[in-house]
Amino acid sequence: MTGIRDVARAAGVSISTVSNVLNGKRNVGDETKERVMRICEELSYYPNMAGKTLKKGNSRTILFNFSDFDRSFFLKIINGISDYANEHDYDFIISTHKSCEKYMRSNLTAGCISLDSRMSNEVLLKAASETYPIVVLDRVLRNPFIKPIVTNNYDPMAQLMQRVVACGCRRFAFLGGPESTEDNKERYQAFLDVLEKNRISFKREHYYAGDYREKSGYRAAKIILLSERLPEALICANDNMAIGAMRAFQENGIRVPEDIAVTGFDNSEMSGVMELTTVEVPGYERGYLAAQYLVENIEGKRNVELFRISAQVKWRKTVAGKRK
Amino acid sequence: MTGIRDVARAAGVSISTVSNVLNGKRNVGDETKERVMRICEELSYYPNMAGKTLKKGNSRTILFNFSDFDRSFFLKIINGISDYANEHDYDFIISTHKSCEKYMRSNLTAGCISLDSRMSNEVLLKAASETYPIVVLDRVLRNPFIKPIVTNNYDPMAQLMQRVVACGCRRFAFLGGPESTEDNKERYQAFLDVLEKNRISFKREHYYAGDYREKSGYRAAKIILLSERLPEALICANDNMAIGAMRAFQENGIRVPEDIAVTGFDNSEMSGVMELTTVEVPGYERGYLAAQYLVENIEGKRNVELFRISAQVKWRKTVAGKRK
DNA sequence: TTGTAAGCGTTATCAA
DNA sequence: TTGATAACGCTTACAA
Repeated sequence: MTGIRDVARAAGVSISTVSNVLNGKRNVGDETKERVMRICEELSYYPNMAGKTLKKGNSRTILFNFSDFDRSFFLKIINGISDYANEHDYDFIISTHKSCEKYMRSNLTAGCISLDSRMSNEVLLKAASETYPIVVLDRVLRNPFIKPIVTNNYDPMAQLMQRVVACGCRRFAFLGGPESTEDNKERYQAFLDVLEKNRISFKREHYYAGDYREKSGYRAAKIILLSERLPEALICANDNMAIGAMRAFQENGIRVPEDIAVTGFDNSEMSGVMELTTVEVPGYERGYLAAQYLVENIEGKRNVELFRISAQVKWRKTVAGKRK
Repeated sequence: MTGIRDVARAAGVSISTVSNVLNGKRNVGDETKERVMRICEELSYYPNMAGKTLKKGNSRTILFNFSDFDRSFFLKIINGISDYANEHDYDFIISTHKSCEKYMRSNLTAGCISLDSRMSNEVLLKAASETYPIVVLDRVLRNPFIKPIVTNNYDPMAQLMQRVVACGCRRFAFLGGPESTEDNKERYQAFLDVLEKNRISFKREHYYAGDYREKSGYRAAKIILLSERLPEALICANDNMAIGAMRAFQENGIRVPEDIAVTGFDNSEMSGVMELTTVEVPGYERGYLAAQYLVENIEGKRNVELFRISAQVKWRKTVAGKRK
């Protein structure tokens, strides 16, 4: 690998001059500058990041951490972060779980955005510091150097539920996600609260546990199909599960929404195709915003207040207008 | 940031001893080892990658490069790479376009897998070397240090076409992707060849140009709908466009497959839901395989022969069994 | 078993 | 306008 000394030698100057040219310092003669540039090109020299980072003690690189490969909104988030980073002259790398800590704890990256349920609070708390801000998505974690950005799950879920109730549904089932996650809890709580407000009773036996994957929705629906009497509405904590459930219903000749109403959460690509009533959590914007806050924190504009992103109900066709 | 010297000082040993402990060298006393470990824990010391990489001149890190955020099979590929890397004790990072070259040209990464149409051949050729192997996906690039892995588009598309012909279709339209891409060319060629073999004529005016996005399929279908006589089958170069087209047909009361057969390519998540006949390109496996070849090349087992992944026809419901 | 010291590729300070 | 040199955090001969 050709290094700065090779360039210096070929150009007949010292390495500090080469460094100065490359970093746009103005204390170098035009003629020299040009020669050095030409040599760099000729030798196809590329500065070594490790050396640079080591010396400077920091870098303009954002790290994004995730590890769920089943949910396509991650690509949208990545897209948002990537755009913001590009616009603001930051580099951007992504790490899946395992390697992540290494990149947080060296100064190869200047800050991290994490949306990874497999990442422990402990690791995040340890990594965050005065010189290493972190933005966490969909997780509430209070620390002077960590900014949480969470989706407001409660309000849109309550709106959605209220309207399903207004459509005449009285017998509900709920299909939940991983019980430990904040977003699942909020969505379920909104569900319960709206029922209570409308004096509709709900027995815990009509809560079905899933894991946000389509299969778990499919399985839950199969179980629901065994009931003597189908619920009038199945409220799901995310789209994947709702779609799995719809597939099971379809296979068994149960019509949606005529026989049962179904709702999801996420506004995934597929939810559009399936005309599933759901809640839209803006992906690209979320990524962009996270990057923006991270960079501001990196650059000293400290702001770690909890930020709530609002989500919108997407009313589509899996809930019938007016029921008998 | 606490460094190796801090640990050394606290433990009352030299930095080389700390280094030896951390790297599992056996030339260090049990008592010392234990003390050092404890101190590392206490100070929550984490080795600095920049220093390490700089000194060692290499790293066990795989780089993946992509920049298309619309196609969800990327997550599957990432999943495959991630798993292989984990299993073989490699770190794994992802870079979108811009930053990529920096990571290729420092020794922060030991090799790269690229699936990015925006990445130029030139950059790849420059980065590849004896000590930096590259695996390119869906691009044919011959170089002693670059292994191309391409999908065999031709054979499965020919199979699919043959069967559509066998179903009785005679009037075809083709909806193509970006004309410059190899995969689009191959898919189209297979289409043409099967028609010719079956002595079915095809006029270029029934080729519609798209860009692999759903919208372009929707638009093309709108144009097709203006024809006096609908084609019997619309063969699309990928699923996204096929789905866009189906949506347009649906909106206009055209039934699939009764009024027109439609096929795609990719076996995207949505194609399953829409029961679209398509070709499955295995995503996870492709990523896993790419990582495997990359690591083997990194570890000196040079192999840069072109590798063809075979894809499978997924026969579903958007082509009717036997036509009038 | 442990410590000393050189050096990886940069940048920054200071002197020329 | 340029160059010599120390330092960044680490690994690795080699010496003790």
